[in-house]
Amino acid sequence: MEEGDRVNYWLFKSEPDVWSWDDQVAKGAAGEEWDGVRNYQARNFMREMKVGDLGFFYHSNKERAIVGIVEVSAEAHPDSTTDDPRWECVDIRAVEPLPRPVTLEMCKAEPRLAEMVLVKNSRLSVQPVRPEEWALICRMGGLEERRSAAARG
DNA sequence: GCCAACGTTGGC
DNA sequence: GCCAACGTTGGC
Repeated sequence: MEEGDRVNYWLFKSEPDVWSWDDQVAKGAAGEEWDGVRNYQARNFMREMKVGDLGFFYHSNKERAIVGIVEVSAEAHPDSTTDDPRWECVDIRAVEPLPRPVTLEMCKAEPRLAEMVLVKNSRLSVQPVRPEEWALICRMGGLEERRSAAARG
């Protein structure tokens, strides 16, 4: 990745009963389509993603926690689960789990995360994460801030 | 299991 | 193009 070609950060929500972190890990380095999104805002964010962008993997519903880090492995392409040409998705692959999951409760209790989309708009399933939010949550989860494999060179 | 928040649909 | 009705998501 070229100097100045900034890595962007995202968050992907999933109901663990439907598609869990373990399911994602099982797909290995090839990754898997983040399909099934039927929301324009979420789709538009996926269209902005580039290979090497990083994301948090969030378990919604019962668990309500960020559990791992993923990397975009393919840019937006038609969603194979529908013939409707409006819907596109990226592919993502698991990078590593968070040593300590960061719960929604922890995010809500942290003033520096008050503006986070996860905190402010609970309905959006694919969302951007600010670099400072990314770094903070990585630390809260017991990780040094991650850079993409491409950015490390 | 309830319901608030939000997005989408469709009648006008 | 407005907005009421409806469906869905996801926190609680």
